Amino acid sequence: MELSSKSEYALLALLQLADRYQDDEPLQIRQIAADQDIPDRYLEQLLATLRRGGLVKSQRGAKGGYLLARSPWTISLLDVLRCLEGADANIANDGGRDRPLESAIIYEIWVEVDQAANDVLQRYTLQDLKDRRDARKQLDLMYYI
Amino acid sequence: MELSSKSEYALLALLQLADRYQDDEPLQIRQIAADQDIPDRYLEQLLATLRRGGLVKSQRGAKGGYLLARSPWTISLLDVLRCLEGADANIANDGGRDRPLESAIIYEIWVEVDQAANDVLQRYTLQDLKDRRDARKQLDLMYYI
DNA sequence: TACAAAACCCAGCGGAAAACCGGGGTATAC
DNA sequence: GTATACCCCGGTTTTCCGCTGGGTTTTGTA
Repeated sequence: MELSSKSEYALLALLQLADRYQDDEPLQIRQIAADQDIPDRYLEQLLATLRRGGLVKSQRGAKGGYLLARSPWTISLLDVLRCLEGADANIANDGGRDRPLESAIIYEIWVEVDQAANDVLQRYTLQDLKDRRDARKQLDLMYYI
Repeated sequence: MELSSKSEYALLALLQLADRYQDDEPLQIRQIAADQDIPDRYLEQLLATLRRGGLVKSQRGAKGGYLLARSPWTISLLDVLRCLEGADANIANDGGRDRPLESAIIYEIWVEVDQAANDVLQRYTLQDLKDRRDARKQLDLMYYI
């Protein structure tokens, strides 16, 4: 499983949005892009996709920006990936029919493979990422002292 | 996890080679390419890679061709994929160092994800594919009657 | 009401990787 | 010694990913 820039960018952005989930002041694309070092026009597209996917909501106009649409506990990494990577239409429109038997077998295995991958991705939420990061941050601090 | 044409072609070819593993008559590229409907010059490259990876051995000259280098029970799908997909140098040369903390966390999750995927791939051997296909073939036959 | 700040939408471009030839060389069975 | 196959290596095509630009619409604020 490849970690695309797209996915990484989106996760970084969502993580930052998760950080200020309680106070609902929106966060601007520019701001996130600058903080996370992501090309802003590209990030714009990603956030648009996430919005259409219902993971994020936006406020237009001055003082606008983006907010997480639901709580960080309810957004799994699988949700994010599915939203980004083309709603995995690959599996949807091609259920593995009309293949020679050998290919069908191989295809089945692959279904099993990314089932396994998805299981892992489903276990982690944005909150989990946040917690893990904060724990790590504390640890690094302790070593520093 | 994406199933590339490369991987599928290779697995189809190996499966066919596995079919005649006991009688060690080599099988020609042309033959395999025709049977499995694979571009032959491309398949040639793949078989060369598999040979360098020790999964397959070749016999040059007239009446030459390819044979499986070891028994179908000892070749896992992971072996095949690792051989093809560039010896996963991606993880090798970049151990995840020097990332901002957030990226490092995400990276860790991804390691876990493709660990899960690899576990599945390691569980299946060429023989497993063969068995599964044969079983399916029998089943289809029964329904037909 | 004007203006500025933001999201929105769409379209395209550039480079890299994947998929796919082609040509000439080399070993080997007959 | 010749036909048959693999071998090597480079080039081409096609596809996709990351990224950029131009112009529109919405909204807060002076």
